[in-house]
Amino acid sequence: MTSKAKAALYDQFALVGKAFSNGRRAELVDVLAQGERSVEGLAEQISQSFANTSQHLQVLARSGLVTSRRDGNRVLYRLAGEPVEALWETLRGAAESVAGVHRAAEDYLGNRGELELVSRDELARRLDEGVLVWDVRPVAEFEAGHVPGAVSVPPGEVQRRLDEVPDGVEIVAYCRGRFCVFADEAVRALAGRNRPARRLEDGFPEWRRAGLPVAASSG
Amino acid sequence: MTSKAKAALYDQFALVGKAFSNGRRAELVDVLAQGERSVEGLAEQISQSFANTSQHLQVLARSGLVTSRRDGNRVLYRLAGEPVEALWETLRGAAESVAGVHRAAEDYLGNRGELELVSRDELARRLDEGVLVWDVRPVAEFEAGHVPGAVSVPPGEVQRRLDEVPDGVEIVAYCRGRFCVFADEAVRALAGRNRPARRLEDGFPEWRRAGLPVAASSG
DNA sequence: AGCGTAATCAAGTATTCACTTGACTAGTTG
DNA sequence: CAACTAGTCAAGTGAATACTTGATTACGCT
Repeated sequence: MTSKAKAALYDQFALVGKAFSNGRRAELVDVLAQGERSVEGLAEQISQSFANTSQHLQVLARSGLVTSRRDGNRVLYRLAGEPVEALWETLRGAAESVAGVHRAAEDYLGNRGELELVSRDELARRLDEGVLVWDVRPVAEFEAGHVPGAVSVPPGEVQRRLDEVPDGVEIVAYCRGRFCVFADEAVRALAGRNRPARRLEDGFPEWRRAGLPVAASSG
Repeated sequence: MTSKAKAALYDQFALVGKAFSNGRRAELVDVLAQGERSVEGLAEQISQSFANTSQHLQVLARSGLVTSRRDGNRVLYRLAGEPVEALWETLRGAAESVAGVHRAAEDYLGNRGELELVSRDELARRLDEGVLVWDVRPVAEFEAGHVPGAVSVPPGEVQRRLDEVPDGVEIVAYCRGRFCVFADEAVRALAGRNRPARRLEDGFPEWRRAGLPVAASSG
């Protein structure tokens, strides 16, 4: 009996692991770490069908990692709490020490050697000192919460908005997290026009989790 | 192209999740968190066949969570590093906030309401003040590392050794971690004989990870 | 060399998983 | 009420998983 109960306990732990055992579900968690989203928005972000996305979300819900609520016509999903955010952060951290992640990250992100980083603390100190902060995430994520004073520059609009940056102002770009390309692309594009641009270490969820100030602009 | 590379990156993260997606592998990680072990020892601990255990270990190795080395005739496995220990700890923590774990834990561990805990700090302070520390794990795990001054009382021997405890000495028991039954059983058995017994919060890996002193006695 | 032990490999099977397609349900709007 | 939108459910298919059994390999001992 005891040995069965022991196995059952570890099976419960494994249920949490299972939730992260699929790449699409990992993507979902990463997007949900930015804030609450509808099924439709999530499906688009992870380039999957509606039905498939819904099913993945239900797997996550069954394992207790996400919760959902109805808002009129749509169903909004969100991460279940702080421990889940912490787990996702730790998991990515552990994955970094694994060979395959380095290769996959390099293929996706390119060489980041020349990208300069700004620490959260430095950015927090300089927020009201005329630094220009670009939030390079989809609008929905910006609206769910962002660094105070940041302007929303969705990934597709970076090129179009390079010229609106006044001379002599430093730009700090951020997006979803350490493995998010959008901020890299923005910094490279700005650097190509000789703008002093750096990238925030990690991304918005880490900023929020660090207890730093957050602004919201949803409707 | 980029979208494929993105999927590939998240697939790499999922590979780490996949390693934890099976109850037997979770058990293996939990045992390995105590220290290096042979395949044989691990197979026995998780009550699985030799071949199956070996295969699970190779899954863990492929995902980078464990490494192995040959020692003469046997192959010894160990966790790949600090980030992996941190991940396992965080995963269990997150799992605690999930409904199923509570039920499974209760079925396995019973009602822990009356079990008193000792914090790591308190035990560390009192180590040389005549407190008796019982390490209630299999001998192999004790030998791989234990709290200084602790005596090894393997799970099966608890009953036999209840009487060797001198009167008026407080006993602190510990085993693998928060979800390990052995220490609970020892404390209950000691309490049944009116010995002042408490349980260390969590277990040995958490003690080691907290940077507290560790003794080893292997040969 | 020959034997024993520790571990891995290979092949087979029942189960689970990821994704698709098409039907269905819950709310909202005209 | 019908028409529409957002989401879920159900069934099916090919691929991956977990475990078994029976070789096969690697090392140590005599």
